[in-house]
Amino acid sequence: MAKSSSGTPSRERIVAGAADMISRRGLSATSIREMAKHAKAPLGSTYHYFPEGKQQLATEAVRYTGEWVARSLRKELAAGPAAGLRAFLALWRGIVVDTDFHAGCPVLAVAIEEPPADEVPPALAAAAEVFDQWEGLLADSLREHGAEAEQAAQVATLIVAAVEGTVALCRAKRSTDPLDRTAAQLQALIDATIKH
Amino acid sequence: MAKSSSGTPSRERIVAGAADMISRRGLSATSIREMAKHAKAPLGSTYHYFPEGKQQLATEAVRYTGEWVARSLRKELAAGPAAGLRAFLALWRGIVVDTDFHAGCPVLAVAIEEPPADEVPPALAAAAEVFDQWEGLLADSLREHGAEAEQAAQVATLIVAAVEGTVALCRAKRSTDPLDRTAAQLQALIDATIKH
DNA sequence: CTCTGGCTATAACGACCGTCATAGTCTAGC
DNA sequence: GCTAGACTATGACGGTCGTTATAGCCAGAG
Repeated sequence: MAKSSSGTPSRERIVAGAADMISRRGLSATSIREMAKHAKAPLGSTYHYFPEGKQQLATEAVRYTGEWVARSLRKELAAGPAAGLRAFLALWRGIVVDTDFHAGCPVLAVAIEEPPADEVPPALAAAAEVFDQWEGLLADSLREHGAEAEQAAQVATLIVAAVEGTVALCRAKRSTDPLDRTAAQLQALIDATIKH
Repeated sequence: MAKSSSGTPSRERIVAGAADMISRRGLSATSIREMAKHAKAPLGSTYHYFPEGKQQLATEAVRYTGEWVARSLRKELAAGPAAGLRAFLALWRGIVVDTDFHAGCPVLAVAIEEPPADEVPPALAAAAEVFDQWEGLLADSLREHGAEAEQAAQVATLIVAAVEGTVALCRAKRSTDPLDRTAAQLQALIDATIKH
């Protein structure tokens, strides 16, 4: 994965590793001990770098993934919404295939963990922000290419939701066929949206 | 939830309760002890009814949910694909809203849990079958209403994936707005698919 | 050299996990 | 009444969990 510019290398290794493990097993099934071991860091270091514990680590992992995807999205959307969609799809396809259908999206994994009663954990709030960010990038690009505002927002939400769902379908079926089918339909939808 | 016709009432209560808990917290974050307590059944009973342990219980919970949704889908699809989509969306909206954004789809929750190396746990296989079943019902209905076969399959996959993803988005944002946006686009897509 | 502060090593805390074993209770059929 | 078999009650097993505490290392500043 791409390297950010701030923070101790060891600290960032932990965050990136946490994102990877959460994308495979989900948040509550991933222990801090395993995250530390996966990043070849001592357990004590995780509580040194992330004094608020697991929640803080999960929050940073979500934001890390969010920014990583947003960066790719921003770059490819310069060539238009269709190119952005292709990049978005290729990115997730790469993760699913490279891990032999073992990994998916850590943001989705965090989003579907039940929060404690009447409380919103920071990691869940971060997941919501990341989804908003991705939708915003797509919607802006659609509008810039002639789509009406509400149409753009609807299509952007559909793209993010559909891709997230499709990744899950691919993992269950151990096949990339769902990704192919979703890609074809979303591609056509974008064409129809910006042409009208 | 609807009642099936087979099995001890107590056994079914455990399965239905397990499905509910998995849809909130995910599989690995849900303990057998909690499932038993939630169904007001003794812990020993779970191992009496489900001698293969947690995996078997999870598998049955996935199939139970799959059949419950499929039943609703079959019934409403009799009035056409658009009606089926409306029912599918309303069903998930009900779950999300009734639980104050705490529950989602147990099938998705099971689908994104990492399987052990080179092995496919029965619960994951069941999730794949359930997704196939839902897609099949939708695709059949689309074809019956004039859609070409490949188009029908693509749209059916998109619907299932998009709705699953949208439910996750709603949970993260604690809002049903994503469901509204997705609904509008999918509705239009069905209209365009069966008209052409 | 000493000293400071970032980082690590190690052990422990109570709590919960999946699973199993055993003994007990209850009901249906004879 | 009695016995068989379905179900329950209880407790234990080794293991892992999140988190904290404490002591140690080791670079760089003075």
